[in-house]
Amino acid sequence: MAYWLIKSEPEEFSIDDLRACPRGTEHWDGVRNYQARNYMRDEMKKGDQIFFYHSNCKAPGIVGIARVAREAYPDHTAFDPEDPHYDAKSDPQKPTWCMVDVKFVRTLRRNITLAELKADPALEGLALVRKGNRLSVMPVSEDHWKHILDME
DNA sequence: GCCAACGTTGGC
DNA sequence: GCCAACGTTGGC
Repeated sequence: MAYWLIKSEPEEFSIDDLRACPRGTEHWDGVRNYQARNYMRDEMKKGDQIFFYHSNCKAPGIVGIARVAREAYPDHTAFDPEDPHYDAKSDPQKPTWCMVDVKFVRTLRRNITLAELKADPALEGLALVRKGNRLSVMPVSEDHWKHILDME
């Protein structure tokens, strides 16, 4: 089993929004970064666990846990000119972008903030705290996963 | 709102 | 294939 972290702006789609979805499940569309796509397409497996991270907000941090409910399939929002993530270059016959389904597992008892994650020497190397990191989908090692749960 | 860091685009 | 310009991300 692999572990992941996905970012979302709570103003756009929060952990509570995910919980409120039917069966707590939603497709993770709109990823338009190749490295993030490759993680989803090539490595995310059903059942993998995911930290749900709130970005671009007052207290950025890890707020919940989800898991992969469906492995990668084409992101249809790339074909919709009305969609903010429309990509004219993505051919429906050979889609550029994909998405997975994620399912709500639980909220953390508290927000484990980015400031805390950065301050903890045990989390050195965690992709999230690397300088200039802008990936919206990234792997988390098992050691880091367990350590973060201990912090909770 | 500012701006550093980064990815993408496109001219050459 | 280089690299400057530009757009986006996201913390602060």
